[in-house]
Amino acid sequence: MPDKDADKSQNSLFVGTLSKGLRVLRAFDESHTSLSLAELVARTGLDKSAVQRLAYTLHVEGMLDKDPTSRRFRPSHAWLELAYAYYWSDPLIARAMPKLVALSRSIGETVNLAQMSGDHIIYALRLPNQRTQFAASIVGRRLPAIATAAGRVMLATWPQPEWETAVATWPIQAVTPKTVTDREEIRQDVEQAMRNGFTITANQMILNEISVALPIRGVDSRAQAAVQVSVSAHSFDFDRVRREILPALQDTANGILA
Amino acid sequence: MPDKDADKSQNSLFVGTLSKGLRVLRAFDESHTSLSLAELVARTGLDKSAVQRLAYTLHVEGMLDKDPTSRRFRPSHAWLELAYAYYWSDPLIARAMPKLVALSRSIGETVNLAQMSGDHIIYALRLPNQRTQFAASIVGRRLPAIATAAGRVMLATWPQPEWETAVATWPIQAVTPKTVTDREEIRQDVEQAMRNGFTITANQMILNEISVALPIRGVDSRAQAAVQVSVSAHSFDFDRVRREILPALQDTANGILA
DNA sequence: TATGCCGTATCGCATAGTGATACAATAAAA
DNA sequence: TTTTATTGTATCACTATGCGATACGGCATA
Repeated sequence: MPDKDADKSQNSLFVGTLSKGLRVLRAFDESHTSLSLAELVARTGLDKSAVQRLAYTLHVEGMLDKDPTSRRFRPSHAWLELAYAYYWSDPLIARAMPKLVALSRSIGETVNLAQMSGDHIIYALRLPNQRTQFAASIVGRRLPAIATAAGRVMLATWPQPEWETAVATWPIQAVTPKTVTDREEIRQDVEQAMRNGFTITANQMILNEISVALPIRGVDSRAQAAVQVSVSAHSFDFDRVRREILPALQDTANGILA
Repeated sequence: MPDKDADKSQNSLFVGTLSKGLRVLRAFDESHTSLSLAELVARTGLDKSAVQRLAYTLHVEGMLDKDPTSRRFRPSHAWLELAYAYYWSDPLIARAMPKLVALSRSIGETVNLAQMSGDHIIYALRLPNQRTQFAASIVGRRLPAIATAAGRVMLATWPQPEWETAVATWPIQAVTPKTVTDREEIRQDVEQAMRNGFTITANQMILNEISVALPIRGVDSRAQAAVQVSVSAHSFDFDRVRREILPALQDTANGILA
């Protein structure tokens, strides 16, 4: 029996053609919003004829739109339909939604639901306010977990050996000049989140933004999700966040318990 | 040369294996949130071995999660990542987002951005309030275009022969006992939307909900998107909607012009 | 306990998908 | 404007990938 994990393409269950098709889909991202055939070839590393066939099939199947004039491809509405199916499949989303909406309305700030996704977090629900940047308003964004308040409070609920390994090994990405990249400092923040049950960060993903997060624990006490609020550092400091945002956030997180 | 349009599977560019993989993905929807191998076989019509290979590949590629105990499959976070790429690819989203957020905050009601998608509309952005049902809070939902306020106001900006054909032939789905299914009545509503520049409906998709929508026209005056607000029929009637919601909605739509 | 169903694993086979290639169309450079 | 380069489209011979059939173990149901 072939080694299932050594090289997935050596496993006889693996369907290479489907894998290549997914590679074409994944060529599109925030910096590649529409792509020509040649660009798809470059970005996927596949042969030109293969890309022609795969892109044609994705287009016929409604996964890609093709501009008749420029002949460039771009994501279709079908990508939003997949998000729709995802939302129904994750019971936490339906439980969290009304509570996040209520919180967002009551405090007037940006509210997010983040989930652990490998060594990153992904934003599953985003309730922006008028200050929120576009990139921070849309679902599906992934950020390195240990660089974010949400990631750190989830890790803080894991067994210590696990979160310490995560802090020591997971990727760090400096997004602002003030992003903390010292792993010891991150470790201390996670440790403090263990004690406090929440964490507050500033300037990590967006300059002049303060972020406060609480974990949403599962039945085993281990969190795979967190609620998180962003506020402007021009209007808040850590003390004001603790007084004015944290109580409502704690009530919200408690009401969503997994 | 094969006839490109007669039967896509007879076209030599068409990749059947990729198409089958997409069929597996599409087996998941709001009523099928997790699926066993056998259920995937039933829902896709594919052979059991094929489904085993396709599902395995989608899992290895991170598109499906597989519960190790129940061995059921469900959508993964990758589906949200696709939505993220879609949002960047559609310039209207970035333009509309801050204006819809502002409108939502100022009137306190549910605000949506809908787009035409074949003979349906699809909700690309949704800013729910505390009353909003879950199904009306999440992106990616598709509804028959002519049954919705948003669909009708978009059609109202199309050349008359085109929208009349749409009204005569596109599918109708009765979602509530009060959903209008008479095509003549729908035609009159679209005609009125041509004159007024907006439409108001009640009880069509949700009982006791009033919906008001305005088109977002492109440079050719033809709308492929609309902004739409939902309010409770317990708190509003048509006159109150015209007085209190419509002016702000008109300002918002004007500020998003494509 | 027996039977049925489901998930997993394997195999021989044939066709589906491949990469190479040619050519038309378009873009870019001279 | 002309020439050259690049891109997109179309076709073909070939082979390896993916197929359906089948067997078997595990689990659920009767």
